[in-house]
Amino acid sequence: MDKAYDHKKYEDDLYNFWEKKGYFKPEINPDGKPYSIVLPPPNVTGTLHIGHAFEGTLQDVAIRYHRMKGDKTLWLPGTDHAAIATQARFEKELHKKHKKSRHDFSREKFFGMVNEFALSNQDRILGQLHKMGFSLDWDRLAFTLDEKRETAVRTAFEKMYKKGLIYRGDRIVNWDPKAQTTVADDEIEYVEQKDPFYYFRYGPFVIGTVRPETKFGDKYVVMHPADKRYKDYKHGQKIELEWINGPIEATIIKDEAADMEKGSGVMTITPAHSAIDFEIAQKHGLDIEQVINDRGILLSIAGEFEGQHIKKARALIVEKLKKKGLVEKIDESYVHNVATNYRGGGTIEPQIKRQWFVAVNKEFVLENSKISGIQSGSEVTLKQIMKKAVESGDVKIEPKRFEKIYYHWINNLKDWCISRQIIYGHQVPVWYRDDDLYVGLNEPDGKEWRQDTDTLDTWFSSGLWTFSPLGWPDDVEGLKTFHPNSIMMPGYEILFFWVARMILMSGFLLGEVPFKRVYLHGIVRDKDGKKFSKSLDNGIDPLEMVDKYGTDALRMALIFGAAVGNDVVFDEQKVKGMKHFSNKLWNMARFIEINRTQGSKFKAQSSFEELDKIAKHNTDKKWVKKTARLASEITKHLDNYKFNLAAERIYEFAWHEFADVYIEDVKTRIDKNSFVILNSLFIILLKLLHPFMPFVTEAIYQEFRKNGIWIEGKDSIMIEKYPTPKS
RNA sequence: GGGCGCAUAGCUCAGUUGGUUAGAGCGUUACAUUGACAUUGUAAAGGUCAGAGGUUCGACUCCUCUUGCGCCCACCA
Repeated sequence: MDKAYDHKKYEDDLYNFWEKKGYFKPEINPDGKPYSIVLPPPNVTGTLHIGHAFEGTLQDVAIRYHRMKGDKTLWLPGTDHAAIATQARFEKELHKKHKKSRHDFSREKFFGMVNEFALSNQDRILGQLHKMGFSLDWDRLAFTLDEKRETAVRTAFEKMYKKGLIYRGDRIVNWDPKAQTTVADDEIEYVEQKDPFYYFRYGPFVIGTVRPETKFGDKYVVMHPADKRYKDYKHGQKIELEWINGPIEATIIKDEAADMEKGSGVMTITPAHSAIDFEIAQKHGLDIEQVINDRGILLSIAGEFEGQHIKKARALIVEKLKKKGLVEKIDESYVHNVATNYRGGGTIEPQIKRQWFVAVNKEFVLENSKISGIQSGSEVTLKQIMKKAVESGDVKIEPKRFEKIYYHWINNLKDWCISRQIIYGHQVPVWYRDDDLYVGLNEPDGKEWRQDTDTLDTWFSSGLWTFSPLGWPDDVEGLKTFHPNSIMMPGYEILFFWVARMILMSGFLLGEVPFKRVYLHGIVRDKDGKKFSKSLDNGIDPLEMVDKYGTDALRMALIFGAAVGNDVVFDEQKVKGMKHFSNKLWNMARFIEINRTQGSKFKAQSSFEELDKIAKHNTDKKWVKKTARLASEITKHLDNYKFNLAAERIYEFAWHEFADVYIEDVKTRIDKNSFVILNSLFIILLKLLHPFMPFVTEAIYQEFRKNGIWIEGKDSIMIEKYPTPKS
């Protein structure tokens, strides 16, 4: 063996060896208890950052542990098409390199181009997953937008439509004029912004606004029914007043939605461009008039301002109102939150649009339910399914505090807008011909059917992710074995987007939960506690760390000190320290190799009981017991998903107990018997460590085999049996 | 406005049912060593476990309040 451990010499070869042997496949433990995880699919166009490395490592530790326990273990790889994000990135490049936009191409052509772009990026991601040593079953690689997933998506859509859970409606939605698409409520990010706040005279009232450009359509003035200041005004009363483009007739509306504490307690409403105003308008059956179009241009209702962009028009409108003496005052230091698209950053302009929705509060009959507390054939809503799945304990969320957050979210959930006006994604499987509408898997027979041009929210296909890669709806065998998944390990920031949607989809389509457990991990931050992001340019390429210190060192450093659900601070020093640990293990192995003449050829024992019998020295016996105790501690931690505690304990033991004390002790008195014990215990230690540090443990294992130190046993440590105190 | 979390050694953090001198990594200091170890080993310094009160025989751990950070949700006419 070389003097020091050189990770570059081993890692790639060992990974290829494992893969070729088929050791990542569940079939190596055909009779084991099923254990399954699906990889949260990374965005195809991105690169793996340190957070992915962390997330993947947690899963690989669980997977390798269960595989060694003898479970029929499946870890399913895949990537996500990330509709909006991918198309936006492509369009940016298209514009930069070729000065072209999506409108220069046919739909088919454009889709093909984006897809090609996406898939060309995919290789890089997959290469990174290999480098991290992740034991994924590559033969099952899936993509959220491949043919099989398309079938799954269309099947899901059709089933929901037939149950009346998917409907089309004209509703106020979050419109991103920049990306020209709808954005879901939870895809909105509020950004603090300072804007002038205007107080205008509106007849006898004073109203406040930051958005004068929306005010053309305001012909209703709303006040609280209990507001004494306005007790002389009656609901439905009409008043004449002078407004931007001349005299108008306004109607008084009394509604609790008006806050008496705020400003004058009176507001006008713009139903077409505000969600709350829209609700008020619907409640009272008021007229709804569009003022601003898709692109942020004022419509004819704006009179002389028609055709202007809202950004430019604002100042001009205020100027005109000033001249008319309708401006009461302007507060220049008003700070408020502006809704923006979290992917792309466009400012949201609420609009009324015809969109597809998933009804979360509509009752339907769930024929086949395996969810505790929901009877087959009973009437439920999707919301109830999502709630019950967690309440019943069928899905356990860890850390537990996130369950509260989950319930709170569910309780406030509104119908889910699933249609997007972009091209890249799953096209809505609905076809129209005159007044006919057809929903199904394929275009219906006959001529002149036109498919809906919208695509589905990327989370619609992600919601199917626990079972669509297993072959649903065509192949049920895989489902039987591996669904529900044993555990899901996403970051906590994705709880609503994804975890909740998977519970919804699985509950409705399969009548069961998607997974038994959710382990929410934290965000990896840099030394200053900042999130890694492209804009801050503080990103760390995992491959750089791997190259410098080795995959094992990176994996170990990420897990060390990372308690469930807590954020992790990434520190390169920690990785360096773990590289030293790899080297320490290597040198422990070298010590054994150098002393092998003492033991010549022998079969190392993996049974603690057997070792206890063989051991002659009391000190050796003591270390057999200590190691057995360690094994029971480690397995306990792993079973409870306390990976950090397991990693910390094993590190401490290997270095500061086994090496510093035991090896130092045995060094002076080594004989044939002690050698056998020492070597056997060391190999047990390697097995305990393997899920965390797969490469160095395997490298040593292979060196031992090659040098005749370890005669029997399997040809890879990764399929050896995980040490348990009883065996 | 509603909710949640965090506060432990210079830095980054562990500490799961309340029980003897509170731990690790990195960093700092001293000494040793070419040894299986691009070092490693031995040892040291460093903490009224944010503050105040309470429960208890006993609190870093449970309860209440205060302070300082961070996050989520809602909403801003």
